[in-house]
Amino acid sequence: MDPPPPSPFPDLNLNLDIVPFVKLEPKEEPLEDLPIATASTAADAAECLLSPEEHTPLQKLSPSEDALFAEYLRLTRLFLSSIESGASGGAIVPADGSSAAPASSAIVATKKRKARSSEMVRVSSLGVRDQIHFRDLVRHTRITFESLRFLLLRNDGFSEVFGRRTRPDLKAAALMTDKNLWLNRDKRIIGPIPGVCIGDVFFFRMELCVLGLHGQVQAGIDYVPSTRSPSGEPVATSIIVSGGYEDDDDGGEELIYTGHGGRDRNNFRHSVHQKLEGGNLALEKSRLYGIEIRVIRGIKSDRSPTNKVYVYDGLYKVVDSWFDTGKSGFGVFKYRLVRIEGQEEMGTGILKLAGELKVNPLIARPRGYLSLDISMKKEKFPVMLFNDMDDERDPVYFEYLARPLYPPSVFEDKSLLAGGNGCDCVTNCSTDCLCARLNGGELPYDSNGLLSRGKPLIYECGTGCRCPPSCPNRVSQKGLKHQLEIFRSKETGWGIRSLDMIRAGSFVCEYTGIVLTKEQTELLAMSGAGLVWPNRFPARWMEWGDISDVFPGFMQPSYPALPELNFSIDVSRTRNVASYLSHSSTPNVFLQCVLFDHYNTSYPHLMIFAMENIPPLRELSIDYGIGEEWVAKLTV
DNA sequence: GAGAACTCAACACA
DNA sequence: CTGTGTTGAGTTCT
Repeated sequence: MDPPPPSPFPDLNLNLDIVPFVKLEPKEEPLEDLPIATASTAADAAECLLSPEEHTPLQKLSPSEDALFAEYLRLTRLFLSSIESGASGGAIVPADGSSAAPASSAIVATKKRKARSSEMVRVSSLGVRDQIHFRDLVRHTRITFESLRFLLLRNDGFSEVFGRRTRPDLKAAALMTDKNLWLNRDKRIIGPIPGVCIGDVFFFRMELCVLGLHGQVQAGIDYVPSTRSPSGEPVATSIIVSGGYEDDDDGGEELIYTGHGGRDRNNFRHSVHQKLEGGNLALEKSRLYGIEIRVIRGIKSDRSPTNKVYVYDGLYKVVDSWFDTGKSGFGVFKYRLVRIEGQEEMGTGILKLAGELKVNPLIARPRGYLSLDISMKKEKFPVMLFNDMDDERDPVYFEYLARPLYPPSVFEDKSLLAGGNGCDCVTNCSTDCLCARLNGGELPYDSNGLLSRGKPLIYECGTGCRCPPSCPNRVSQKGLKHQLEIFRSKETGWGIRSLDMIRAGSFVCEYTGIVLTKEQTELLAMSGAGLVWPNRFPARWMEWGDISDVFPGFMQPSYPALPELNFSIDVSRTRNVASYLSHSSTPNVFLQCVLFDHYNTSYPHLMIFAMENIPPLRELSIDYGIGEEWVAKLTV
C-alpha cells in the first residue's frame, strides 16, 4: 500500500491566486466609528445594521445625468482646447451568416477508445503554480463538455445527425473520449483530484466521469478492480451519496453508506441479498487499509437543469462495516464513513448555510452584517454587506449606481441603429429576426437565459424592438438574477459572492460607474482616480463556448465586430457591486460586451457572466489583465 | 462480451 | 402553463 501522503490537502482553495484589484478609498475620512456588529442574537444583529441615513454617500451625485456630465465637460475644457465627444466607430453591417458551426460530417465518431489505466497514484502537495495549471485544465475541460452539451441540446443540425432523443451529456462525453480529452484516465487517483476543489458543483454524472472524479456512469461506488490493483485487492476511490438507497443514513461529517447491488432494475427496493463483490469488497478493503475515499453528494437543487446537483464534499475514511438486514428484509452491506479532519468546509454544508442566509441572514449569521441592501432597492435583489473581520465599511459611503452613466453624446447618433428601429417581432424573437441577424444569425442566449458562447459583442433586443420584455434575447438588461453579497476577506479586502448557485453561462451583474470619453479619461487618469479600462480585460469571452479541442475547425467568433474601446469607467464616486470583484488569473466570471439601449459600438455595456458553475458563498473573481508582476506585488 | 449500474430528457398528464 | 411521473435510449466499466 502507498504510504500516507505528507500533505494531501492544499492550503489554497477557490480561486487560486486571488488578489485585490484596486483598493478603492472613500473620498473623505470615514465617519466616526459606528458600532461593529458583535451581536449574538438576531435582534441584536438588527441593531447593528446601519440606518438608511448612514447609507448616505459622503459625496452626493447631482440628480441629473446632464448636470453630472456638464461638470465633467467643464473640467475637461480647462485642459483641452477642443473636445471630440465620443464619435462613433463603425456602423452596423448586415450579418454575413457565416457562423462557425462545424460541418455535421466532422462528427463521425470513431469507436476506438482508450481504456482506463490501472496505475494508482496519489497527488499531494502541489505547488501554487501547479494548482493554477490544474484548475485551469479542469475549467477548460468543463467548458468543452458544457459547450458541446449546449450545442447537442439545441442545435437542430446536430439533432439530425444523432437522432431526436439523444442524451446530450452522453454524446458530449463520447465526443470528448474520441479526442482523448477526459482527464485522469492514464492513472487512477486516490484522494484529491488536482484542480477540483471541495465544494465544486456538477450537474451531470458524465461530467464527473470526464474529470476523473468518479468513473462510474450509474454505480455509486468507483474502485480499482482487483485485477488491476498492484496488491491484487480492489480499492475504492470515490462514492456518490444521493439517497438512492433506502438504508442510507447521511449525517454530514459521518454517514452510513449502503453497498450496491441487490436491487431490481429501476426499482427502489432491494429484492435479493447483496454480495461482497465489486464495489462492496473494495470498500471493505479500503477500510482495512485506511485508504481515503472521495465523497460526492447528490442533492436537490432548483438551480440545476436536472433538479439535482452533485457536490464534492472531500475525503472520508471507512471506519466500520457490517452486514445487516435492510428495511426490505434483504441483506445489505453497511459502511460507516467519517470525514477526514482539516479539510475545507463541506460543500453541502455551505449550500445549506446559503439557503438559510437567504431566508433570514441575521439568524443564520448574527455577527457581521452591516447592511441588508446597500443598493437601497435599486437592484432587483438586495445586495448585502458583510464584515466580521474589522471595522471597514466603505461600500456604504458610495452612492449605489445600478446602471452606468453614459455621456449624453453616446446616445446622439441615431443612425447607428440599423434600420432606425429594432426588430418587429410581436412574440418572442427567433433566429430570423433582425436582432438575431445582428448577432450573426443566431440568438445569443438559450431558453434559460444562459449565454451560448462568448462573442466580441452581443446585441440584445432593446428599446427599439417591439418584442415583449419576456423575449429570450433580453437577459443582461434585466439586472441581477442572483442574490449577491459584498464581504470582507483577509486575502482580497472586499469581495463579492452569491447566496445562490450560479450556473455557468449565467448573467451575474453589470460593471457600472461614470463612463468617460477618451479625452475625459486622459484628463482624469492623471489624478489617479479609480478608473477601470475595459480594453485591459483579456478576451476571456473566447473561452466560453470554445470547442476547438473537439472540432479543430471551430473558429472563435469574430462577429459582431467590436472596435477598440477607448473609454474608461470612473468608479471612484459611484459604483455598483461589480467594482468589488477580485482579480484572479483562474477567474470564474468574465466580461462580455452587450448593446441594447443605444447601439454605439464604442460604448458597449460591460456585462459579467459566469464561466463555471459557482457554488454559493464562493468568491467571484475576474481577470482584470493585470500582469504577473502586479500579482506578485499584491500577494506579498 | 454480456450485463450491471443511485441517469437524463422527452413526453404525457394533472 | 408549471410541476411531477413515466419511459426508453444510451454510456462505461468490470
